[in-house]
Amino acid sequence: MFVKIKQSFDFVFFISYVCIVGLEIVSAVRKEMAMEYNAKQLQIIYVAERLFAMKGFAGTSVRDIAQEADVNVSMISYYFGSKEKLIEALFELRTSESRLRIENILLLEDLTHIQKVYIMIDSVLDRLWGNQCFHNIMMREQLSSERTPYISQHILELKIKNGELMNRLITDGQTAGVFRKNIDLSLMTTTLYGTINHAIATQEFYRKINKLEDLSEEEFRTLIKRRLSQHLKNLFKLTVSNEHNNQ
Amino acid sequence: MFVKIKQSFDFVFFISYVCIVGLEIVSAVRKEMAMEYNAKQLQIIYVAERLFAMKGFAGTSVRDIAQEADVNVSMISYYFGSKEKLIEALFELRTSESRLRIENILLLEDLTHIQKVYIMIDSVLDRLWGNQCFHNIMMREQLSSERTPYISQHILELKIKNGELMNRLITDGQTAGVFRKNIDLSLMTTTLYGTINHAIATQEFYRKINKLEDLSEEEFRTLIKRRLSQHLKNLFKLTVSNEHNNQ
DNA sequence: TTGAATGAATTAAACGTTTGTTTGTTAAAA
DNA sequence: TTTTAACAAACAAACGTTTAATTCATTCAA
Repeated sequence: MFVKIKQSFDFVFFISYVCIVGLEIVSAVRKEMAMEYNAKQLQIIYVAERLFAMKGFAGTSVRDIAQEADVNVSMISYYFGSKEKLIEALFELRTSESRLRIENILLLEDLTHIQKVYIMIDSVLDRLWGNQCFHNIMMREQLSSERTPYISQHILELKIKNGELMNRLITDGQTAGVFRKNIDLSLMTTTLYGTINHAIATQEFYRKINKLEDLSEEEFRTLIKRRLSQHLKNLFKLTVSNEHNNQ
Repeated sequence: MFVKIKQSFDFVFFISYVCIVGLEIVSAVRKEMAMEYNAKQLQIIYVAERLFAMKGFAGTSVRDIAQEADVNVSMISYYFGSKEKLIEALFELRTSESRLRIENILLLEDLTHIQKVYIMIDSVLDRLWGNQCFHNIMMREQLSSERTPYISQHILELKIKNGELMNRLITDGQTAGVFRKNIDLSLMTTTLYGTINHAIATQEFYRKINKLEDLSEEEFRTLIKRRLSQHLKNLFKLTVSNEHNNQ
């Protein structure tokens, strides 16, 4: 069983790196891959994700997970081998989901360069905002220096992948003459991800300070997401656009 | 011993909230407070800070701390009462250090509004960059929802305090007519802290991607700090300044 | 349609460590 | 003498993991 899962993932990995594949293949692979986990396994993974995000990896015991997922403690070792392998499975699942979603933006036509950047911003925002638990875990793991080489590798992959897209979008605009030349791409990426991550981490504070407590959870989420989107687009437009001069 | 420390902190707290005090009083209080901890206690606190930043609170055992600090395990309970109280002592120490540093910026004269904002940016940058370990821990604790009400309280205080300063700086510029009216202050703060925090968390990646591996640790730190400062000042200038119109 | 056989799923209990903390004791300082 | 600092040892609880037994579902010959 385990061997099969690993093989399947290496297969996905291989495809995503060697060639560009159409979306139909992507979703097919994803579906096939997700099918490797039965309902109980996915239940364990999702519960673990929520608890890891809340209390950290070391702060969450396998008994906590088992209790919340309503399974016996030994099932975690039985299904995943170990607690460490469980979080690795979580990373495999989540990163493979978004591994290829990025490519599409570059293929879009009939859009200005700044519009493509806007779409990228919303894409990143949707992804982080829709997977808050997982990205909490990712942030934590980024802070833990070199604890888990396996997971660090996944994070590094994602960063490079996202960085490449950003790079393409900006340099395209630069060669077209509508974007400024001297842009620190890395720092723009840092601002994009840093702002969203920090907004997620401090959203309750934002809610309190802006007196939005009477909004429902859903209303608040859409409100802050819209404001964040506008804020980031504004930041990027002002920074990369060639219209205004900024030393 | 503990009671005395607590009293001292409540005293600091009281002063900082009720009235504005001169710098001489501040440093005097800080010195008195720091003196409450002997060399061995401080050694434990600093080692704990480094390890908590590296491996997280739950991921660090008291034996790890004791070994690195070269003291007996039982000394931690002896001096601080518990592991939980140890991290609380760390938060008391670090937050009280920077609790009153903020006020000074508002008192500065002969500076334009944007210059004051620049000084604030550098001030925040210096503080976060100079206490990376501590702010790693703070970021982690921000992610842990409601685990430690005592520490959450400290973080909340800092956020409010910093938010108030930012608020004052911007509204001063707005009434003077040099800053735009419709600024989402919270999101600007989010971008400021988010960018710096994310830059700290991913600095090794920045180093690798920008091919700066041959720089020494010190050279790299000053370089990225200077770039960050410039980047953030640029962001703020473009965003708050009234010169350019941005919908 | 039966019924033993096979293998996977599930369980309670136990495993050996590691955890944070306490104890009792000794050495030094006040 | 009394207090404080430091230590090794021991403590119970919690940890991740394994074991062994049991239930469940599926298969396949009778």
